[in-house]
Order: sequence, then C-alpha cells, then structure tokens
Amino acid sequence: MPVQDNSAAPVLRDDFPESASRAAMVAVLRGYGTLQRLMEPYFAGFDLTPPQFQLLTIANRFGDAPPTQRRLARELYVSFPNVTLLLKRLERKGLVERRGNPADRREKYVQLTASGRRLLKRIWLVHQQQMDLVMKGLTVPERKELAKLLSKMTAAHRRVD
Amino acid sequence: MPVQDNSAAPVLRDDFPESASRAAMVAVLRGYGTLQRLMEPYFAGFDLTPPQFQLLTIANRFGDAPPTQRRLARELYVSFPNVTLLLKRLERKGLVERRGNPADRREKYVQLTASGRRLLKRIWLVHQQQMDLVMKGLTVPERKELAKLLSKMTAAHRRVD
DNA sequence: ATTCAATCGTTAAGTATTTAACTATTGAAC
DNA sequence: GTTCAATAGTTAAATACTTAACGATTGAAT
Repeated sequence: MPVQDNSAAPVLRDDFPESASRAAMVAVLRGYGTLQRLMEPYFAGFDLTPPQFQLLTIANRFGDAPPTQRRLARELYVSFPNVTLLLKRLERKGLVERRGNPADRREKYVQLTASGRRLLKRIWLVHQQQMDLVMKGLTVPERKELAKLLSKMTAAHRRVD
Repeated sequence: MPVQDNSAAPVLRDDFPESASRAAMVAVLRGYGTLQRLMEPYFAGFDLTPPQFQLLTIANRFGDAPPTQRRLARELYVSFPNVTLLLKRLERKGLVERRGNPADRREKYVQLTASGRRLLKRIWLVHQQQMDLVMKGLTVPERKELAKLLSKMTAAHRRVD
C-alpha cells in the first residue's frame, strides 16, 4: 500500500506542458525509430546491419586510398573501439580486410574485398527504391523541407572538428 | 608519418545519385545522432541514460494504477526482455520497484519509488530549458513544421497495433 | 642513443537493444 | 480433475555502442 498520499490525485499525471521543442524532439526520436524498424529487416536480407552497411559505404568511397581505422571512425562519427568491433565482424564475413601500413606499423588500412564491393553493388540496385519507400508519406518538396529543417537544427550544434 | 596526405585527396566515389529521399533519410539519422550526443551527458548529470529516463517518465504517468512490465514494453515500443534489463538497473538504483500481482502471479507491477519521483521532479525543473537548447537552431514555427513532417513520414508506416 | 609523450589500435567493463529459448502460471477444454 | 495452449517474465546469445585502461610504435627532445 503506497504511503504516498495521492488519494485525490488525477490518474495520469503528465511530466511537463506541451511545447514546440518537445513535439519536435519526440518527432525526431519516433522518426528515427521508424527508420530503424524499416531498414533493419531490409539490410538483414543482405546479411548486414545498418551500421555495417554504413561502414562499407564510407570505406568504399576512399577507393584505392584506403582509410585508417581512426579516419574511418571520424567519418562514421563513432568511437575508435567501435570501429575495431565492427571490422572484426565484417572481416569474419569476408567483406573487408585490414592491411598494416609498413611505413607506420601502428596504422591499419581498411579496404573492401572483392566480395564486399560486389555486395554493395547488389544493394545499390534496389537501394533508391527502399529509401523512397521509407519516405513514401512525404511529397518530394516535403522531403527537401524536412532535410533542410533537420540540417538547420543540427548546424546549431556543429562541432568544431 | 602517415603516407596518406591530404595533398592528394582521394577521389570520393559516391554510391548512388542524390535524391530527396536520401537527403531526408540522412538528415533524420544525423538529427538523431545530434540529439543523442546532447541528451546523453545531460541525463548522465542525473545518473540516468535516455532510455532509463523514458521508462521512468512513462511509468510515472500511470500514477497509482501501475503498469505490468508487458504494458510498459508496449508503451515504450521496445522488446519485453529489454524492459526486464532496464528495470534491473533502475531497481538497483532504487528508482523503481516491481511488485507481484497476487491475483495473477505471472504479472509484476512497476512503480516509481519516492526517490524515483523526486528525481523526475528535479529533472522537470530544467527539462524544458534543455529541450529548447536542443532545438535552438529552429524558430518555433519551424519546430512545429519539423514535427508535422516527421509525423507524416511516420504515419505512412503506422503499425496496426 | 635514450627517454618520453603522443598516436594507433585493442581489450575490458558497462549499457541498450534484438530474437529465440526457457520457466512459471493461468484458464479453459475435455 | 487433468491436460494443454496461451501468457508473463527471465535468461541466453548476439550486435552496437560508450569510456577507461592498456600495449605497441613512432618521432622528437634531450
């Protein structure tokens, strides 16, 4: 039996009043959740997770001047140890390889294997379609407006790098 | 010395053409990341994580008709085992307690402790301010527009529940 | 040449999340 | 009344993420 005296308390108490900030924040969180729920099974069809796809995509962009793990972490906006772990799994699947830099034996270059590049190509065949599906609720101008607003929100917290 | 030097910056090949869908998706992901990076240290100041705060908030709304763990999972849009683990940590901190339902011994009711309620009240004192900070890059009408667009995007994938 | 601080990557420990497999309880069909 | 399927919660195994601590390598100051 609660000692707390809420004999005359309303059933559902809210935390704080509605506000435009709160509505926007909640919307971003929900929107992200929706995105995740749509993309996870999609990538699972390629035996990948969203972060793994992201890493492959970024690493691939470097072409034949492969990035170090540190560089990769910065591009991905994740911590250095996280890259180590992601790479371990991608290496196990044979999609990337780490090659030591002989000129500086602390560094390791990250490169997609032929298999990794083939997988990416296979995904690209249907990827635009998948992204359009995710955004199907919005018209094209609305998609642009959404991107613009979110970029503006983000820009206000741009880190110095 | 790193062999790679920015003087001969690698040509970055992109994966697929720009599109409004892609721009919007990337913006949502970045926006969420920004939110996370702002909210994590903020909640850490209260010795909480964002999911833990979310759970406390939702559980608190039920007042003296506490939800079962299952109900809580549905409200939070997370899996049942996840709630078990979140509660274990919150219970360890003395912020919530689980009380078995004598009428159905499978169920457990989740209730905030006095300490948990005090913590929430303490957060509310500054929470609006923190949310305004997160959204400081946008005007109030822009915040509303952002929420509207994201809701529309999400609504197109509304699950049947 | 030796030392020493900075840099690169990894390991350790902890949180958050999932699905699948498990236990306990319930209630209803027989 | 016994059986049995459904329900509530937990445990197991995996991925993803963090910070802190650690090992190896480098380069530069002495």
